Amino acid sequence: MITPLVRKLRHGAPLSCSDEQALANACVQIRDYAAREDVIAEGERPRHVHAVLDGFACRYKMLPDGGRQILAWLVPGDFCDLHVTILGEMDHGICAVTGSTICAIPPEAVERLSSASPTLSRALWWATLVDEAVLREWLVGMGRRSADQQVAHLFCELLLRLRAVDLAPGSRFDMPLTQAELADSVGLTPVHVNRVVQQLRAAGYLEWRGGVVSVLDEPGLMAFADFDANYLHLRRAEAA
Amino acid sequence: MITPLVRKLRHGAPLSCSDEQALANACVQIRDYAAREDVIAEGERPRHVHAVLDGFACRYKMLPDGGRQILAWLVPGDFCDLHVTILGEMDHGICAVTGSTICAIPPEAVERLSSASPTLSRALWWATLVDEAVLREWLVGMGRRSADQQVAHLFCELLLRLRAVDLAPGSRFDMPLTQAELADSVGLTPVHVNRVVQQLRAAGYLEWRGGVVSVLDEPGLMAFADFDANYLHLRRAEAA
DNA sequence: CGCTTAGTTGATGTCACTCAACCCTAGTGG
DNA sequence: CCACTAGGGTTGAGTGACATCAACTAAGCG
Repeated sequence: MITPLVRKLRHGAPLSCSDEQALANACVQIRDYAAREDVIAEGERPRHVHAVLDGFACRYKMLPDGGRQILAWLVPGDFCDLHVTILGEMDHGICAVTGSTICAIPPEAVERLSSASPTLSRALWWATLVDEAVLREWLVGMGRRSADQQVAHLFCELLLRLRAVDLAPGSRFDMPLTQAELADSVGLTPVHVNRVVQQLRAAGYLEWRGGVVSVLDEPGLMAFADFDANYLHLRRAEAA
Repeated sequence: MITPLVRKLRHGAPLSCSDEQALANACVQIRDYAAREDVIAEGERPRHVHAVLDGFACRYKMLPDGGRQILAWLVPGDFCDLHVTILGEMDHGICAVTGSTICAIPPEAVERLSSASPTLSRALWWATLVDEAVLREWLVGMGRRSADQQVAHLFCELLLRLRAVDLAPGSRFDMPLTQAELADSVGLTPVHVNRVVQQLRAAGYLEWRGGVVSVLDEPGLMAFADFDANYLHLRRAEAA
């Protein structure tokens, strides 16, 4: 059940069997969330650390005018709030975008895992540092890339991140997000996202039908988006 | 000399005298950088951890068309690359924007400090998590705020961050950045930044002359920018 | 069958970009 | 002392990318 978590963390450090076992034991509670249900609200001090096992969730902030900015997509294997205990209250919310199953880990357990295994500790910190790197790349996109490049870049990122947890066989992956949700993450309007997606389709880069994206021309899409996978820091860690 | 560092970290955790001493001892090397000199280049694996003691530096990424996106302003007290050892090579560069003095700490020393003092460890991680929170807030700005709000927001942020290290007495602070550099950080053109700044001046929110910013109407500026200081997580940690 | 949600399309508006000129100040060198 | 230069800031006119508003289609579902 927690396989995506393990699959992801293996990119960060070469986990031993006992590491993986310990991690599995720490997931005390696994729960399903409905689409659009909040996992953690802004301002909250969550009792548990959460990780996505299935479905898509997002970090987001609301604006006074009712607008929403999505700050990150959380796909299976991603942690929601690994280090809340250090910062105190959440400065943003986490929302299950689609129906999702999410597991909870007591913060003390995380603490115990980290101090017991240096590799596991390293893997966990690796995950949060990669989150930060992704945030930086998004900032580049919003600041300096055109709308079509930015959307293309996001598709590239999702492809690689999902592939990292074996969820994108043959460059196809489930895409449960609506265009409006996509828009909230790239800072565009749904209407404009729609036009951009049509361009990408017309250029032969990808198909997107019935909740499934097929990337037809991966090198082309990446070149167009100016995508450099380095920021995902995904080279698989070799065994210890 | 390393006082800004200590001042900043005190917001993250209640450092003891010995913590502060240990930190001071770890700063083996202090060096001045010229304006526009790179501290660390993208792709590099730095030998040391760096922290800004004086001047302004920035994280940045270059784009194929020669454009630049600034990802963060590093002011006195900020670390440049605390955890490079975990991620491997830098996925962005660090550049001294003004003449700056920057200290270097061997990664092993950071390791030693962290394992020796839980509070210091906590303070260091607090600093990197705040960096991430700032990044999120910038993303909100680029995605959903108007140009004038976004620039106003940045002034608010600089004010509070500099105040946190006692560098903004009476709501005035040194502003050594050019409008072009500001533009690279908010994703606008220099020309447009200029017009926006003039608006902020005309509205009576601030003055900016001769490299010094004076915030005249702090509550007004913050309201206009939709600024909520929470994301800086700056409540001063009480003594242990 | 009507209702809802997501996607699509067109017409129009506007914010920020581009290009270009000009100003001001500080620094430099004759 | 003054001409010259260079960097940063300021201003204006024209353009374009993306937003806004509004209508329409298609698919799912009671």
